[in-house]
Amino acid sequence: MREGIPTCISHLASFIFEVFMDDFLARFNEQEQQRHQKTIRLRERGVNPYPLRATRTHTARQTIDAFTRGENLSGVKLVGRLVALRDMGKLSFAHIQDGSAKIQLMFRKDAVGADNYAMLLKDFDLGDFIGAEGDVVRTKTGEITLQVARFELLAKTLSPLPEKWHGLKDTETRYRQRYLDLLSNEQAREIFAKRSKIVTAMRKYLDERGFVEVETPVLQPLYGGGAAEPFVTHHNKLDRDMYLRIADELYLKRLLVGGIERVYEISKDFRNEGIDFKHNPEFTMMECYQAYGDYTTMMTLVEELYAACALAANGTLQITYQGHAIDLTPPWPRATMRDLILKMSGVDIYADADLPSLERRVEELNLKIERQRTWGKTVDELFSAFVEPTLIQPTFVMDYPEEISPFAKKKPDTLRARVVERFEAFSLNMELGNAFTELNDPLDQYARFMEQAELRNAGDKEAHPIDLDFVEALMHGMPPTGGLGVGVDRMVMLLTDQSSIREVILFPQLRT
RNA sequence: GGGGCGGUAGCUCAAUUGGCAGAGCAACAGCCUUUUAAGCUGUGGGUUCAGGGUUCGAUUCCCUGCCGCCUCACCA
Repeated sequence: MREGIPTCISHLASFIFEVFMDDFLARFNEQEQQRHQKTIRLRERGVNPYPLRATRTHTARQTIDAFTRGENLSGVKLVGRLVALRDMGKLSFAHIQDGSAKIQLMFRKDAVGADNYAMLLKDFDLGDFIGAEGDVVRTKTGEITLQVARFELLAKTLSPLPEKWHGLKDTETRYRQRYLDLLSNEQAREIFAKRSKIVTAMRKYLDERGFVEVETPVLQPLYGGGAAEPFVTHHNKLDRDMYLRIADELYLKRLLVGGIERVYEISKDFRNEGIDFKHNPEFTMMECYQAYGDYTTMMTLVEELYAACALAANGTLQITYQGHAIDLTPPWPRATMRDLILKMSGVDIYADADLPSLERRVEELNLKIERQRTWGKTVDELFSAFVEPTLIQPTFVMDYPEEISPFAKKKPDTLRARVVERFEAFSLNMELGNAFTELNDPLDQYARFMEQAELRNAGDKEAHPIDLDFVEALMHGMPPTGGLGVGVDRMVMLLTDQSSIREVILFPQLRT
């Protein structure tokens, strides 16, 4: 009697399971129903549609390379996804795709046995993972082919895959079900393979120059290091709001105070802003800092870094981006923001070094730009409107307004203009990098925070919050330092010729 | 947030002025021992994004919503 209770419960459980399962199966489309029936048939004849293990002796690529070298290949075991099957009657050709390449298989009815041959044609589907063993031969048309002696199912696929010829085009499905994009579109696989090579090359470049890779907090009590709105989250036990980082800067510079002379981090930053073809709410940033360097040190570093990554991805420094030929060969041209703005708009920002006179000048010249709150933002607006679109080849733009650069050191000899040692590199309206001669004067840093606080009070949501903990770190002494930030996604876009950031992020943010 | 374009079979795409919702691939049943998007014969498959409206009749016209793309604005 006591034993009856668990039995009863287990019957109930299996009953509930079947109800849910029936409901689930009922939602299958025609082809999924058919494939499910095949799975049942396979089980009935003793074939496990999802065996625990697979063995292989060669990848497709290794097989093709070895055969091409003239090796005699027998007893080769290949695995992969069945992507094409051409039934000729007593003979069938198939292609399987593994992680390395596509390779043809030949199934002969007399070689594999009538029953097995019938099972292949009746119960195997495109998309299934299979394993096959046999000798490698060349067919009449010259294609390197595995002549199959034995084969097995490695994993049954229930849903049909996108069409072989056109692939998957629907952008929404491509992003939401990236696996379908990857398995049906060669180009998608190439982009992410290149992305991996680029990041590897970046690490190699930095590691070889003595930079130490570190990890700093993503979850922060106070965000900072850039001008952006953060994501806010909440820690329940501490009962306090926390922020997802918008930049790594302030933590990395604390490490310079701690004596790490060269440091970098490649990591996700999060910004609570609009989503478009060049902005994803989470994106990958590389930041690095070099003690006893300055922004000119970082210019050399960034152009070499791009060169190293371009070579790793494409084997060349001559790239094409959206129809424009770009030459990444160092050194890149350098120009001050002042000279570029003067040339393109006729405004000398050093002569009109405060907001009222700059606005008067803009009005005199009848320049159409949005009104800004500060001199620095107006300068930036002039730059964006008149200079940035003209920069096709990679160009260093040097010496930015202090008001939009709260962590960069002041530049001497700029007349009355408040300018700092900062550069951004631009090409085709893309920012390739952003670097400063880092501010290490704690009192100046405090003053900058106060200035940001005023902007904040005036309603600028992106003004930087005060970080006294960081000021305290600077009070303990930070060496003169050059610092650099590079948007990794943007770099990958440039080096893979993609116009949308969503093409270089595996799972980009879409509306939920 | 503004403007424009789009959402049709598992996938890629058609559908005339508002008049039976189609093709190729995939699937299913066959034929075929050297194919390469194999070929041939036959068959099945639709909440036309969702909801409402106009109409004898809506994939088509109108409204609302959802989603995507482009663009402008915002934004490193």
